[in-house]
Amino acid sequence: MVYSQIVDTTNTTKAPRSEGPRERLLRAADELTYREGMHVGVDAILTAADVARRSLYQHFGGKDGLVTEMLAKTSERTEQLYADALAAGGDDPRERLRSLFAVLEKIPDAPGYRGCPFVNADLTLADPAHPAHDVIRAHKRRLRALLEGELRAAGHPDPAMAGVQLQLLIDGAAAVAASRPDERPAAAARPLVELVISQATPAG
Amino acid sequence: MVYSQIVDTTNTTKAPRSEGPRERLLRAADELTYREGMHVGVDAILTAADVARRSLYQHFGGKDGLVTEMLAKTSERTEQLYADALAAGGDDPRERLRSLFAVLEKIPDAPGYRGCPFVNADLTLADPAHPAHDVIRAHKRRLRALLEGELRAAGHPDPAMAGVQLQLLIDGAAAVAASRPDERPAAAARPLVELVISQATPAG
DNA sequence: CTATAGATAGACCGAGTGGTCTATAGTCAA
DNA sequence: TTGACTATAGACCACTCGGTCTATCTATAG
Repeated sequence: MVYSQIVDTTNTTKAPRSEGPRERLLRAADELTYREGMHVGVDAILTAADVARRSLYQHFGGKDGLVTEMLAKTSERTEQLYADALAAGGDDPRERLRSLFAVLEKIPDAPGYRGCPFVNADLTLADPAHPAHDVIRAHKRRLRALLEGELRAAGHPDPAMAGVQLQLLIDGAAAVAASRPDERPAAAARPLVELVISQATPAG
Repeated sequence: MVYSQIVDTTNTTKAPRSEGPRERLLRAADELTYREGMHVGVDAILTAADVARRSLYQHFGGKDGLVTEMLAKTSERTEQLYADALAAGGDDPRERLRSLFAVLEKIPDAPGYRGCPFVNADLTLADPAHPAHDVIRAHKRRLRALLEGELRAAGHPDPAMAGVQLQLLIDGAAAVAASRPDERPAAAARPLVELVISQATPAG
């Protein structure tokens, strides 16, 4: 039984025809899978992308290929965002991390926020052999390595564990923010993040 | 496309016939929805429960009713587990919390661990009006209230925020443990948990 | 011009979905 | 025994899903 109408084809913003079918499909898959979940139908994606059914299978081989490649693209964009945020913090690794988390803190406040798209996809895709799982795991590992690198540069005594701690705070805050945003988990996470960062005493 | 065979009706353990159909359905739904995800078919649940189709609709009105009631039961069991773990810690609220987290830490090590069943269900059930969402949110709020109560009793300066912090560490560790257990997030979370607890200075 | 490749439109398919229905068997109280 | 209730077995239905297929259109290269 469906309790609410999820797909509203009326208000669906069609991708500009200037892009090719491939780009339009990736964009539509990104929007729809995040908003409605990974179980949106192929038809809904095709309608939103304003693309012929055949083009999807020509370019991506199927729905799984499309969402996997879409997640890979999202991964690239996300990591670029992180790199930029770190760079904005200057040279001190602790300041770079603070700059990163200042950016991360704002993300859940965006309208339509539904949690980390990678965690959501990972938990939603029931089949453990779905190729997207590898993409997701690789992305999370790169993010952890990024954090670990900064912590090591900052002189943290246990950068590997601290990297997991920061990762865990990010994913935990995202999960809580998605279902109970009124608890303001990002604000609650801040002091813990600061603690982990400040444990990295420079040249200690 | 299915990359791996998920449902293995051969090895499915049938519930003992001593219980009534209602209990068998709840038990089968619990096992299957956690192992295979919330999208297991009604047929698979019926087969595992060894129950007639009609009994499901007689007792629960449909699949949604079944999984909602199953989550409510799981919520009860979980909260009882937490209450027992707290009680095992004695009278000092900080020791009670340490006792609780000692129990929580071991959970991801269990074979077949797939993350928090409530978070998973929350993310998997695409329809935001599904009745299970209310059950899940209520469960998480009770858990947070439980943590907050202990923190308040321990004299924590900001028990509300600290409660969110502990909740966030739990959910974050569960999410990471589900997809990258080798990172041992529970162990990484421990020092942060201890920090939050130790901030509650008795009668400070 | 034609030839080729890419895109569109949409019918179509098999499989699987949740849910309804009829018929039958067992169980326990009056 | 009868009657009411519950459970079982399984056919059946409308619908949705991802995916394939044919036919047509369009744009660009030669």
